[in-house]
Amino acid sequence: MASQTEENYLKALFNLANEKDEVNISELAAQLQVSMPTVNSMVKTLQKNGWLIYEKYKPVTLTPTGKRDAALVIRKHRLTEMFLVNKMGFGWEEVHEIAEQVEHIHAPKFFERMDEMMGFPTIDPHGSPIPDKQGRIQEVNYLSLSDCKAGQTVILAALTNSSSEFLEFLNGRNLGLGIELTVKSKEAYDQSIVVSYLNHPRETLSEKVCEKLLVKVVE
Amino acid sequence: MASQTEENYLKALFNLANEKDEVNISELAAQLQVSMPTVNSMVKTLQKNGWLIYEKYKPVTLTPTGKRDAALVIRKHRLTEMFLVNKMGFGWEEVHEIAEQVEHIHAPKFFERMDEMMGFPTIDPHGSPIPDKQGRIQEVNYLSLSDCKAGQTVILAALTNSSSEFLEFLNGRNLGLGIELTVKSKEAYDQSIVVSYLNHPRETLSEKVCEKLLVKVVE
DNA sequence: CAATTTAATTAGATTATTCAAACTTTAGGT
DNA sequence: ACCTAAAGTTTGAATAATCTAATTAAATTG
Repeated sequence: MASQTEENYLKALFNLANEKDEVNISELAAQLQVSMPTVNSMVKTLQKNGWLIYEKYKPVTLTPTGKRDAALVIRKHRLTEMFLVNKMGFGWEEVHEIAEQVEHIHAPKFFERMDEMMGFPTIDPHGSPIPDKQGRIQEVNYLSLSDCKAGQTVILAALTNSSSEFLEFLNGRNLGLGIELTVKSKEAYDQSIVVSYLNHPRETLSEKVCEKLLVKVVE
Repeated sequence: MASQTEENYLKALFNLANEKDEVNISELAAQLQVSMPTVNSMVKTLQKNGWLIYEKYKPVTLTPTGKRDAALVIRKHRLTEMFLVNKMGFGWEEVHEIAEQVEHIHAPKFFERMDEMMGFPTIDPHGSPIPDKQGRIQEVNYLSLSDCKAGQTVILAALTNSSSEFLEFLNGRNLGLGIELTVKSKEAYDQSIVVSYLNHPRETLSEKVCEKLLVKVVE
């Protein structure tokens, strides 16, 4: 069974492995805020336990077992975040810290019960998918708001970044998942977008913000 | 801030320190299932951090800070057990294991919220008192069922032991906290007691069981 | 009180996780 | 092809938590 540290490495690996499936030692070190030698030695341990493939001077790759176990940690994290928001009344900006700790609890019944109480949710409070009990993750392809054109109407479905500062920014403008936004105009100069929603007839969002907002186009 | 290991030592110390307030190294080792040398070295660390008083070859004593911090860990444990039973539908026999892990989470808001959701309970699912936010514990003096006399009517208020085997035993006889029991007779030979309650007109409880049942005499 | 049993301590190691410093490889340029 | 800069590795060490074996102090008991 994975230690807390190992679970954190698996999670980081999973989150860093996009397209190419490969992760550099330095990327991992940066993500986990530890030195490269630390990662180097831990990576050897993770390989010994069958979670990843590693060759000297090469980036590392998770094995199928590694991917599954990583997804199961992410499952615990996201179920916890959803539980904290839906069943315990926390704001979406304050759940990450708590979930970072709760995700390391080894008690399947605990998470099963959360899942059941919430009616088996498929996304967490930030719109990220919750892997299933087998560690399978159903990927959904959203569009970034920064790729939308004037006139389009979209629904805010997920965020690519959920730092509490960003969440506070959204809270301050009453922006939450599920909200319908209409793109009023897009500024060619700085790529900022003016949207209208609820009782906000004109809100300007910078490119930096728009990039992080994932939306679904309304038919 | 206490590590998980340190929190476990504090908790064990608190639970072992009755009457005399003193705890032997060997008792601690037995309780925590580690060797005496391990306890010996950890005790030095705990002293260095101000949680206890230690002198070579003497039993150890918690400092006021140690007592408070121990009580705060026990608070997290008991609030969690109560939450699991009352808000998540677990049986009282299955919550200890989970609470042993959840108690180490460092997130005051998480436990405050549990507390609030349950209406600030003062006892856990086994009748043990929940220390307050300052680590103060209000002790209640119950009577053991083994000290009751024939004819007395009492209410089952708490348990001195909550091993899952014992809890299963009680479940099997529909015995739970709050149940009113009438002592029908007491066998002088083996100290066993015959009680009646709910739809159980005659249930014989051994001395071993009676000792662990704490009751309140009905006026 | 001396002998023995029990409790506690010290010494020396081990495993997990981490680091800084020094060294080596790989990857880009020129 | 050669040279540097970046990335990665090795070495050696530190800390936390644990152990076994050996030793010593304290308690018990005839």
